[in-house]
Amino acid sequence: MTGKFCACIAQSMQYHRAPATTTFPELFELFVQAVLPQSLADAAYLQLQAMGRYASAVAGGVILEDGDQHQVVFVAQGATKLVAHASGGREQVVAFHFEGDLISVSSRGAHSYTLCALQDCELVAFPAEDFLGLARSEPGLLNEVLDRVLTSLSRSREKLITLGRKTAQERVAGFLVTMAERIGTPREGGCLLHLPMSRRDMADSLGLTIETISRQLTELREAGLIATSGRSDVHICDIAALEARAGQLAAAA
Amino acid sequence: MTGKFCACIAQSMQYHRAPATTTFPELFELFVQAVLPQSLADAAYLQLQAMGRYASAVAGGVILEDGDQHQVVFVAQGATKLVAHASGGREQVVAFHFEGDLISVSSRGAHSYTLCALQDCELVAFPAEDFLGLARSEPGLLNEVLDRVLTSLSRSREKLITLGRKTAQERVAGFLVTMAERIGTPREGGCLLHLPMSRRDMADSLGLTIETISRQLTELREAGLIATSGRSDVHICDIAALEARAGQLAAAA
DNA sequence: GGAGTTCATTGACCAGGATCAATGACCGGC
DNA sequence: GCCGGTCATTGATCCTGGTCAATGAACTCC
Repeated sequence: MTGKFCACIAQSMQYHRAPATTTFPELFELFVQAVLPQSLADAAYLQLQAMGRYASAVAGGVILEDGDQHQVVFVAQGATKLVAHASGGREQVVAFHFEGDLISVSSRGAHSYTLCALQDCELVAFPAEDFLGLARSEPGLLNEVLDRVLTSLSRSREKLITLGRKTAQERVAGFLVTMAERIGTPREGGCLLHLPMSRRDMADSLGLTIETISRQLTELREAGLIATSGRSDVHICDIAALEARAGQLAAAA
Repeated sequence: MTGKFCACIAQSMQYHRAPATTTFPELFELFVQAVLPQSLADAAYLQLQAMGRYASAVAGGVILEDGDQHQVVFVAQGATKLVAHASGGREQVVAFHFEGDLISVSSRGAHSYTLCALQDCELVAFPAEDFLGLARSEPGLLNEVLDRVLTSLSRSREKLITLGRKTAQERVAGFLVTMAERIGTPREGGCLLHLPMSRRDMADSLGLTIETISRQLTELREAGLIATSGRSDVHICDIAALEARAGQLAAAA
């Protein structure tokens, strides 16, 4: 699962995209390519096209809030965070999403959630009930959805280990490794990372403070494992060493 | 210290289970009642019956390990924990399961998982591929599975908030509230709770140490919110107050 | 390209929970 | 019922990461 990155994933990172001149059919086509099974019946395809709505959000904007109709959202372009709100203004980023991801926020718990855009985003949104209703009669689609939800569950559980049992250094190193796998670009034996999220987002994702994030990044930089440039560019020089710090630091025994 | 509160909880709790004389058909029937949709075709029913295997585990025993064939497991009786292993012997309990729950462990991450019995368990296990393959042609079943996976995802995300942003007191109070909802018995305006897990399991679930769990329980007891008896019986006297402590303690501002 | 604002870094200090250590309760086996 | 091991509780101390505060870098807007 770790080790050899990106080659397949990286849609060469363009820094700050052109204004959204994309049309709905173009976005929908991206959705079709990324999500729909080959086998899908034409009728279902048309139904999906009819129920899908184009949506866009500027960086920092809210895409979905707690009271909203339950939606299934496809990220055609951009990046988002799913934030849970605890009392006292505390926030926990529960997941990040990037191009090609399918998001379903089913809030059955005691906390409220908000889906926010990290960058300018282009999205296709479906009313969840209609979407799943259709999927119910299209096993191929339902299966694809199940698979993606299982991936989300798996990611969420990996995050539980991080938040429950890892040190600040392990969390930050692990975060960089995960991001490298998801949105990194191979470069000179290392990996180039353009992080779409702020230090605060990282902190809220890792259960730390921005100060601790900053200190840990400094430490990794001084250890020669990463190099930084500006606020959001990170060059990972030694991925193996970073992976070691992500899980083994306190291993010793 | 604990002694004086014992009076609150009479010895009304039955200490457990008759030996497992249950037959596979009986267990399978429980599975059918709990999981299968009404609409399921007879053929599918028979196929499920054929692929399901009876399994049992004694308290503390391992049900599934990392290297095992990927299974879907139905808990007919007993309780289980799903544990993730981090380096240095650190463990994180990722989920608890009780009677009627359906478990799917799809480990796509960097850590290994073990499914363990907390009590003597009776289970029905299906090879995941066969099960999902059948479900693919039975939308009703696939939909039920999706629904349960979404519930797992939701629980996992609620847990992320707990581990990322809550204090020890909030975690323990929240844990008791959640357990009360899942396995509590209403009693005298409060709720009686027989916890099948040890302090260590609670600690590994909440990202704390057993000492901290113990101190927090003591504090809640001294505040009159709970009464304890023995190692595993807890009487929740004031659920509302406990809920308040679960989320609002640091609210103030 | 300079001013202003937001965001990140660094430092000093503090506290919540971990760790280490000892005692005590619970429960299972005879 | 007593004995032994395991598990839970309590106390003393330590340390990681949080908090508060100040400086500095980076991006935005004209």
